[in-house]
Amino acid sequence: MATTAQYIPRNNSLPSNPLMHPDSDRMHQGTTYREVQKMMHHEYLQGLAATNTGHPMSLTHHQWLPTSNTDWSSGTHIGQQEHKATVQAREDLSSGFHHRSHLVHQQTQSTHHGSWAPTTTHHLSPLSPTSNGHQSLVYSQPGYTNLNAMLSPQPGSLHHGMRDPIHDESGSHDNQMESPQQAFSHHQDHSDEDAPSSDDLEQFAKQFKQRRIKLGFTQADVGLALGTLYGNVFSQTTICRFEALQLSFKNMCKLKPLLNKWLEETDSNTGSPTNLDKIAAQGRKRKKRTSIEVGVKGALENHFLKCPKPSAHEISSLANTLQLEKEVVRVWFCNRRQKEKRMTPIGVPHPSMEDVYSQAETPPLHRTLQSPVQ
DNA sequence: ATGCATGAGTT
DNA sequence: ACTCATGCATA
Repeated sequence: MATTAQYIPRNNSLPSNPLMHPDSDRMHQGTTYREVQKMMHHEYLQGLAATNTGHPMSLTHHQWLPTSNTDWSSGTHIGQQEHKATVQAREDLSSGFHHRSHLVHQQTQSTHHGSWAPTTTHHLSPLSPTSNGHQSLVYSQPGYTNLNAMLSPQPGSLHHGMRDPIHDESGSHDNQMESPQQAFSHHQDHSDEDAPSSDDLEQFAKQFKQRRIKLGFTQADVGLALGTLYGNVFSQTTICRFEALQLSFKNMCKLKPLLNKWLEETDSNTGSPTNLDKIAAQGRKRKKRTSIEVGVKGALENHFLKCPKPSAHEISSLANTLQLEKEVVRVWFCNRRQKEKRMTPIGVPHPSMEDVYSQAETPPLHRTLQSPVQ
C-alpha cells in the first residue's frame, strides 16, 4: 500500500500535424559552481553523504513501461486509487525546521549559448527591504523584433500554430568560466540581461504578475505566448514558479528577459485581438504520480535533515522501510534538494515587505496564500 | 499552486 | 548517480 505505482502512457493520439513539442532545447545550464554554497549552512557534514560505490555506467533512468495504455485517457483520470485517506494537506510540514533564511544563489556564470549571463550577484539579500522608490522593471531590450504574437485571454479564436525554430542570438560569445567567488569587476550594468539582483527579480516578478493579471492573461497564456514570440514554450507551472520566485536564481535570470519582453509587447498592444494557438502534446509515457503518505513524508523529511544526500544503499533501505520504490525515494530527495535551492525558502511565502523607511503606511502586498490570480 | 517525474548535461 | 530546468497531473 505504498501508493499508486501505476504507469500511464500519455495519450498517444497522433496529432496530424508534426508539431514539435516544446522542447526547450539548447538552453540548459552549464554551471560549475556546485556545492560551494550549501556547505556553509547547515548540517551537511553528517558524514556519509557521498558513499558512491562505483558507478555502473549509466542506466540512470529506466523506463516505466506502460503495459496498459488504454483508458485513463478517457477524458479524466481514472487513477484515483491513491485517495489513501491520508493525503497531505500541505507537504510543507517542513515549515517546522527548514528555513535557515538563506537564499542560496550561487549561480554566476554562463557557459555557453549565453545571452543571459548573470555575472555577479553572488550575494543576495533575502527579503531585504530594498528601499526602492522606483523600479525600472521594464527595460527595452535591443534585439528582438517580432510582431505581435500575443494571445488573447479569451478562448474563442485559435489556430495559428506556428512554432518556428527561432534561435536566439547564438552568435553571442560569453565570458569564460569564472568562479563564482571570483567577482569580476568588469561588467556594464544592463540592469536587464546582465545581472539582476535578487531584489530586482523579486520586484520584477511581482510587477509582472500584476500586469499579467491586469491584462487578463493566465499563466498558461504567457507560457504559450513566449513560445510564439521566441520559440520557447513554457508551461503554466514555470510561469507560476517564476512569479512566486520558486526557481533558482539562475533560472530566474534566464527567464526574466523573456517575460520582460513579453510584457513590453503586450503592453504596447493592449487590447489587440489576437489568436491563441495550441500545441499538441507529444506522446510519451510517464509514470503516474506517486502519492506519498504524510507519515512517510515526515519520515523522509527527517532523513533529509540528517542527510540530504543519502547513498544509494541508504536510499534502498529507506525505500524498503517505507515501502516505496527506490526510484521514488531517490527522486524525492532530488526534488527536496532542489527546493532548498529555490530563491524563496520553503515555508516562507513571500518576502516583499519594503522599505525600512516605512512611510505612512506600508503597502502590504504579500500574497501569502491564495491571491486572486487568474 | 505544487508534488512527483523526465531528461540533458555533469561530475 | 547527481544537478537543474521544466512540466504533467493533481490537490
